[in-house]
Amino acid sequence: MGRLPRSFFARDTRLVARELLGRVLVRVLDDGTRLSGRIVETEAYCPGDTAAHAYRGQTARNAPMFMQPGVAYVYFTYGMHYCFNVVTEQAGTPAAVLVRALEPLEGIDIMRQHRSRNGVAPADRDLCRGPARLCRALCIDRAFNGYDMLHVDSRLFIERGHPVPDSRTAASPRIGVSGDPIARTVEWRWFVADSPFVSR
DNA sequence: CGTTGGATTGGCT
DNA sequence: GCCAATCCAACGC
Repeated sequence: MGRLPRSFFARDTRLVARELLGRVLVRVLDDGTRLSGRIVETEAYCPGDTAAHAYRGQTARNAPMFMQPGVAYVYFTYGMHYCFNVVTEQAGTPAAVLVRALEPLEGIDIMRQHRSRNGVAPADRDLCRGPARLCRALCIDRAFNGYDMLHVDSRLFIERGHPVPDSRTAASPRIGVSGDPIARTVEWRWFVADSPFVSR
């Protein structure tokens, strides 16, 4: 199935976050193995948003958020976790969508290996349930920070999948956002209402 | 240059 | 429900 074009990401971040539901995030390993999952939960981090990493201007860490749409922004947090975003809007406008959960589709055996602790794999519904969990399952780390997902030979990209109708979509405040009451309460998290693969 | 706390998770009470 | 794990960029002095 074809990939979403760069123009898809070059739009309002909230619209992109909402329309990413049902799309398929694909990671191609060095040996050609495809790992993929249906996007079931996203969050928008917009220009001027006090919860966004770029709120106080450009820094070494958030620089990818200022790059062209379709670039990956992968940040390291809590000393051990990676989180994956796709950059949105025009280059120079800092914005991105955090992908928070996937319904595993391809390469589930490999994902179980990546997510195993002491030789024990979590239940399939937990493999990609959470932003750091999906990064571990798909082997997404700092090597993909600032990576153009629309490059011809890209090993990380998003396919069209099947858009989710409004009737099966729900919104809520974002998870783990503290500080500014506006940023904490605005409903910029979207998820597939009846999916067991959604976090929290 | 020292301090702080984070777009989280897993394990334990 | 609570808290430690474990790095490091950002910010304040």
